[in-house]
Amino acid sequence: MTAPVSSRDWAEAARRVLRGQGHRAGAARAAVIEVLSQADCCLTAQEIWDAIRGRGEAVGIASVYRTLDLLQERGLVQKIELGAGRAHYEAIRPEAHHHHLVCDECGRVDAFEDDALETTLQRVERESDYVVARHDVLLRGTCDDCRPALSG
Amino acid sequence: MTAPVSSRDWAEAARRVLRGQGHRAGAARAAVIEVLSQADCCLTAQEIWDAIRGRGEAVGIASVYRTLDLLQERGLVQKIELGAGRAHYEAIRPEAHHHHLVCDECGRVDAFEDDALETTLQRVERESDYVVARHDVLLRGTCDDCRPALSG
DNA sequence: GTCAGTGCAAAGCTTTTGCAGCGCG
DNA sequence: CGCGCTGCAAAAGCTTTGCACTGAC
Repeated sequence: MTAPVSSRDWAEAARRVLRGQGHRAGAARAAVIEVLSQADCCLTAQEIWDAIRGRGEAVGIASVYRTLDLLQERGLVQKIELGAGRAHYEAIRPEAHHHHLVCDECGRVDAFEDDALETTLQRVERESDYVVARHDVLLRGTCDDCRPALSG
Repeated sequence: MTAPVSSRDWAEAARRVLRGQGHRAGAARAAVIEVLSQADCCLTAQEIWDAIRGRGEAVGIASVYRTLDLLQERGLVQKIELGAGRAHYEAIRPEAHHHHLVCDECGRVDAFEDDALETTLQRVERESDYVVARHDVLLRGTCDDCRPALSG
């Protein structure tokens, strides 16, 4: 539940980038940035919207999507498709690059990071015919909470 | 465009598995299996539907989705979310395990395989708290067709 | 004062579901 | 000849878009 040290930094960087490109800071946009900066892991648009309303503010879901699009275009936010029919979004913090584990049973999502994996991916990307801008690794299976329920 | 040698094998295996579980072989189901078995890489439900109609048959899109669900539950087909708002599906052939490169510019999808990457992933999966059933690696960027257009 | 940002509601898409009829085994 | 499979059409989400109004700068 505790946000990483860089939470504030990301929010400020995001605001700086947008302002630097002539964008104004409306209430909806500010709220989305705030929620994303404090999130541990990826959130759906719906979850972001709920979090904003939980803070006592009322914004339109459309503005949440518009802000997410804007942040994604600027490379500040990553859109992740976990396969449940709705996209997840999370702040991009290069110093906290990670990937995701998804539980097929309960939908739980956990993050993991692995330096050797990154190194291997970098080589694969270099050897490909693409100029690779980013990558996602998704591991799907059963989390430790759901495993006992299945076997017993 | 040429289907791999194992094309026929996969289709037959799929039919055998379904029949073995008491499923019947209707026209729609047979057509989906046929198209998937001949596909080089992942296809959307829409593309599968178009391919079937291109073969002169007329099936309902709902049956395409129902067949894909069924095959996925049986571990015969993998559903892949490439982030374009619609899912892609492809036959699972263990001997041809691979991952995907997606071009942000034109949407082109290419496959790649890398043994070292698989080895690394297996270790990461083992070290995780999940029982990992499968994994997806998605590299996003610009393909070699689109790169020249961007720089020049 | 301007015009980007916002909220609401309607539209758009993919995917799912209900249901009556067909046809495989 | 029963019940699973199918097609059609409607429904269900998630996401996007149109439009008039608000408010940031």
